[in-house]
Order: sequence, then structure tokens, then C-alpha cells
Amino acid sequence: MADEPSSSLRRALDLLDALASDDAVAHGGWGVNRLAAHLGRDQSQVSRTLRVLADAGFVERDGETMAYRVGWHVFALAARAGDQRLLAAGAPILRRLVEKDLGERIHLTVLQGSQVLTILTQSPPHVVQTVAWAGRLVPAHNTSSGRALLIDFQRDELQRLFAGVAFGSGGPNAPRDVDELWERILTARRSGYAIVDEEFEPGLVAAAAPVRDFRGGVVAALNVSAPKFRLWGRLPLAGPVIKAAADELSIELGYDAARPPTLATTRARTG
Amino acid sequence: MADEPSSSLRRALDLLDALASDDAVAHGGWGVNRLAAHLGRDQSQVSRTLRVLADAGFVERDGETMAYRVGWHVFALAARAGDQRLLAAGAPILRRLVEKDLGERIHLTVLQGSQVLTILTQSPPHVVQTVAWAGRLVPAHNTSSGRALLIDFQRDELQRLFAGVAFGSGGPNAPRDVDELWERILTARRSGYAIVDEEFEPGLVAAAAPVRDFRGGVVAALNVSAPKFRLWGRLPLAGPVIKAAADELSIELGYDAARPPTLATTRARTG
DNA sequence: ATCCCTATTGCATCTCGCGCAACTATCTGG
DNA sequence: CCAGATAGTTGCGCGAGATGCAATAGGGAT
Repeated sequence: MADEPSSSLRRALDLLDALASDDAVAHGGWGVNRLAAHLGRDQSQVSRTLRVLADAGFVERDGETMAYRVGWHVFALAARAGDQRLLAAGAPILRRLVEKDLGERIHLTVLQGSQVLTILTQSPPHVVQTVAWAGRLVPAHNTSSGRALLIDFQRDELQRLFAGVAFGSGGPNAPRDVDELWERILTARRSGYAIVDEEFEPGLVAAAAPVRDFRGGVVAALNVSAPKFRLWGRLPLAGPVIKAAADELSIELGYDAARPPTLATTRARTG
Repeated sequence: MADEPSSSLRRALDLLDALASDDAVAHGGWGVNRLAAHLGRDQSQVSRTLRVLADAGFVERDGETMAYRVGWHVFALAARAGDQRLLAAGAPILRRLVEKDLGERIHLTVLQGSQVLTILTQSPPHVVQTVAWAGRLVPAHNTSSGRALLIDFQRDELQRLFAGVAFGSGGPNAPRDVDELWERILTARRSGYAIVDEEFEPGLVAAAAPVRDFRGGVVAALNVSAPKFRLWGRLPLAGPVIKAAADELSIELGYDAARPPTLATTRARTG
């Protein structure tokens, strides 16, 4: 357990890290010399290591400046393993939320078209009914998860997504058209989480927050829902709690909060 | 240009790749044994390499199943990988293309050696089962994206890039050698976009156009692909549409069509 | 208890990663 | 046109450390 042989592999990984540092990224990558100085290593070996990394696509070189940057291959690795990580990292967070923080049913969901697909559920032990929520589809327009998943959408995109979708159904407070939905999304955007009061079903309230991945886009949503009489009073608290948990999950997915919130890579997923 | 001494670093990177393979992801990670078998290496060394990777956070171990998964560090790196501007500017364009203009699946891709890496995908909402294309590699020689990405290549560069690459596979109309590929690239060059008819896969047609950055070089490609019966008729229209969108993206990346390219930066390196 | 499967560790072997220094290439200013 | 600076690659001898085999340890199942 004590002294690891500071393997050459370890040094190569440190090299990748150095290329991902704020400084390196800000400069559009670093050259061999700069990297060697930063790592306290010889130029020659840095050069050779970079060649291997470049051949594998883990770093790439700018043709003009000779600077190395983290390559697309790393991006590809993360993209392929992303779903797996969402589930793996999500499960313990759901468990903690239901056991320690909220004591109500928690869901992890993704957007599929204009609907919301539940991919993970955690229920409090005392709940008797074991409805299999995982795999179930619900509308996006009248659920807290939907609100969170749509939080980055522009007005016209929303319009196109819900073209031909009947609003109407759901609870008494469900939005009646895209305009109302848009207004509520704007509200959610301000606080960073969505609160829904009897929109999906009478007597049901919920809170949800978006989960983002390394691309910066929303890939999932975390939500808590429960009967109004049990949760309504705590909802002003539950909102921020859900948001904090969603942010935590986002960071595990490589979300870089420092980056300006730009794109929304909403893409459908299969459980 | 012979075989590199397949460094230990290279082997470690292959290990990461293996963990991100479809099979490994589907199984929730792989154990040491499975990995060793897959890579044709000794268990002991795989175990040791994984320990280093795990210490660095590049892989993680599932406490129960002992299976290794891609770790947080890769996701953190991924946020810094590649060209983030391209991703940020590309996402909304993809969404618009699929929702408004074409209604078929759109991809944003980059060249990775002699292959094409998909970095962003947008599917129409009605498509139920979405194969996760992002992060996947396909050949460059028989895909529309590949054609677009290679559009500036000279004949000899092409030869070098595809030295040792087996053509053959793919759809019925796939190019059989570099000569055929070269002819088709010349065709694409004239119109500014590439049309591909059952080259990658039987029954699949596609159109793609190159995306350039401020230096004038091709950095990515935008493409639409769909079953022949659904898209073929619209393909003469889809080509220009894709090209227009690619040009729009190019401009966002600072491409100045008026200015001649500042020397085509070809940094292709063969492995 | 044995058998099977999996992961880790001890050890001898020798590859290959290492630092030094030389070399190439490009730019700058005198 | 050369001197000097910067930036990256390559040759080489040495030894750290990666490797494969075999032994060890921990489960489960029967």
C-alpha cells in the first residue's frame, strides 16, 4: 500500500491532466517545452509520450502552433461510457436522497421525444405499492422532470417539439399550451429547479433539477414527487436539495460549471 | 513507418478503450479476467495497470462485482477535449436541421486517422430506439462524412492515410480502392457536399458537407443519413441544405470564405 | 471437503522508458 | 548572413519498471 513505483503510465496520465488545466486550455494547448517544464520532466520523454498519445488520438496537435490538446478520443470514451456512468453514479445519489434527505420517491429520468422516460427509481421503504416506474413514459409538459429536461430549450424549439402533442390531460394546474409551458420553464430557469403543483395528477406535487454531462447539455433530470399533503410544506426546501444532488451528479459526469452555459445536447436515450 | 514498439502506454490506452466498448458498457463493466482475455494479455499485468489507472481515477471499480468502469477522471478530461466551440455552436444547428429542415438523423463528425468519429447526434423525436452513435468510429472511405472530411486531401495524402486500410466492407457501392475514393472526392469537391448511396450499409443513403474553422481547414463534417426509400428523393435538396448549415457553422468558427486558406493544415499521422 | 473461477502477488527476466546531449528547424535582431 | 534564442526530435547507454509464469488467496457452488 505504501510506495507505488511511480509508473510511466502514471506520468503519462499526469501529462493528460496538464493539458486539461485551465492554463493549457486557455492557451489553446501547450507545446512540448511548456509541458516538460510544468511537469518537471525531460523534453525528450514528453515528446515521445505525446507521440504515443497522439497516435492513439488521446491528444491532438495543432498543425500551426505545434501545441497539443486533449483529443477527441477522450471525448469518445466519455460519450460511450456516459449512460453507464449516469446509472452507476446516479444510484447511490438516489438512495441517499430518499434515505437521508427527503424520504420520498426519487426518480432519474431522460427525455425521449416529448416524453419523459424513467431510468432509475428509489422508493422509501415504508411505501407499500411497488409500481415499476423504471421504463415508464410520462408527458414532459406537465411533469417536473420534463420541465427540468427542457430547461435549456428555446421558444421555437419548444414549439416544434410539442407540435401535434395534445396538452389538456393531467392535473388541474397542467399548462394548457406551449405558451404556458414556456413561462414555467423560464421560472424554472431562474431558480435552477422546477416545482410542479398538481400538474400531472391531482394531489401530486414534485420538484426536479437538470443533470448535465461533460458536454454541458442536459442529459437527465432528478426529481422527487409525493402527495401534496406530505411534501408541499417541505417543497421550498426540497427544490434546492434536489438541485444540489443534481449538480453533484453533473460533476460526476464531468460537467464543468466554470464553462459558460452554452449548449443543450438533448438526445434520447435507451435504458 | 513500420510497427511501433507498442509501448506499455499504448497497451494501457487500449485497456481504457476496451472498457468503453459496447460489450463492456452493456455488462456494467468488465473484470480483470475478461479484460485480459479481450486484449490477449496476462491477467497480472492487466490487474497492475488497472490499479494505476484506478489510483488516478481513470477507471473505477464496482465494489460488489469487482468490475472496472471508466472513471470520473475521463469525464472531467472530456469536458476539455477537442474543440468545445465546435460542439457549442454545432448543437443548435443539429437540432434545427432535424426538427425543421430534414426530419432525419443528423451527425457532427471529425476525422480520426482513417476513421470518422461522431461527436454529436440528433435524432428526430419520433424515433424510438436511438442507437448511441456519439463516440463511435466508422470508416471514412465509405461514409458521406468521411468524404466531406477528406475533401481537401491531395491524392498522395489520401494514399498515405489509407495505406494498410482494408476497403471491401460496407454497402454494395462502397469504393474498392483509393482510386475510386479519389474520384468520388473530386465529385464532392465540385458541389461542395458529398452524396453517398449505399456505400456504408445496404439501403442507407447520406449527404455531408465539410465544416471549416478560421484557418480555412476542414475540422468537422455535418451529415444526414436515412433509409434510401425515405431520403433518396429529397437527397438533391438535402445536399445543399446540409452544405448551407455547414457553411453557417463554419462562419461561427470564424471561417472567412473570401480569404484563401492559410495553407491546408494536414496533420494526419498514420499509426 | 473438492472443484472452479477470479484477482492479486513474488520473482526472475529483459524490454523499453529514461536523461543527457546532439541535432534540426524556425525566428529574431544586429 | 551569421549569432543567438526558442522549440522539437533523435541517438544512445543505462537501469527502472513492465512482463509472464506460477503460486497464493478469496469466494461460490456442489
